[in-house]
Amino acid sequence: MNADALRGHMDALLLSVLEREPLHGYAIIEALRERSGGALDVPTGTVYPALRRLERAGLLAGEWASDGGRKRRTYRLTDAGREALAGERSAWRSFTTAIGSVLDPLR
Amino acid sequence: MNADALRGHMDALLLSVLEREPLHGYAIIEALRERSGGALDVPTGTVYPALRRLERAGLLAGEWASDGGRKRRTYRLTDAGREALAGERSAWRSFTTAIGSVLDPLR
DNA sequence: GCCTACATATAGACAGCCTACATATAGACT
DNA sequence: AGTCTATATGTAGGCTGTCTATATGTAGGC
Repeated sequence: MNADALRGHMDALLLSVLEREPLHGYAIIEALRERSGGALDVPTGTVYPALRRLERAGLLAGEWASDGGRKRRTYRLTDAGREALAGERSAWRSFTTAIGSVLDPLR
Repeated sequence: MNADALRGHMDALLLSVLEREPLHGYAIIEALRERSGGALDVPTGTVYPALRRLERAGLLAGEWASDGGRKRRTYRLTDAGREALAGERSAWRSFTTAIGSVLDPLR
């Protein structure tokens, strides 16, 4: 998976994977890998800053938790995040339609 | 259309629009707009450098022509460009499948 | 003369994804 | 006890390809 291709779609992926249940960063990376059948293997250096960015934007809310000695920061969708996700889904459909119409023109 | 979303897909768009016939930059921009039903309106500051980049990479061949006093640089796909287009199409399918499987689960 | 469409091009800003590194705990195996 | 792997978070700095803004010039309509 080319790195640049992911650009601008990371937010949608993160919001989407958090739609059903709150997860911490490491679990999000695994969820993305599983849901995509191994196609998406997003590095930590991408995910953690992105989560912070989405939290700053008010789309996610993060909270520290402890599992034994391990510290985890668990993120959940805010109401604004849920709205943003709907927008991202809509944008994704427009995007694929537009690119698809150029790449696979109707003969 | 968000600017970042296009990242990494510009090459595929340009190669694809040049698949049937050689075109010059301005005509490429119009072709993208038409084929996408108006969704893609790519600025000149994106297209011209991108065409040069693809030419440098050997995927396109450019040639100056004149229509009256107007100068045009017409680009055509090279053999390498045609191969690259096939790869871009394949990558596009993988990409949409991967993202789609995360964004629209249960299906 | 002025405006719009046609046509190409560059400089510089910006954003966000990446690599590489840094830190730390838990459990399995040797 | 030491090592390895998996778990878990995070930052610094680099890269690269988009964009905005600007520059230049022709052609044709009003």
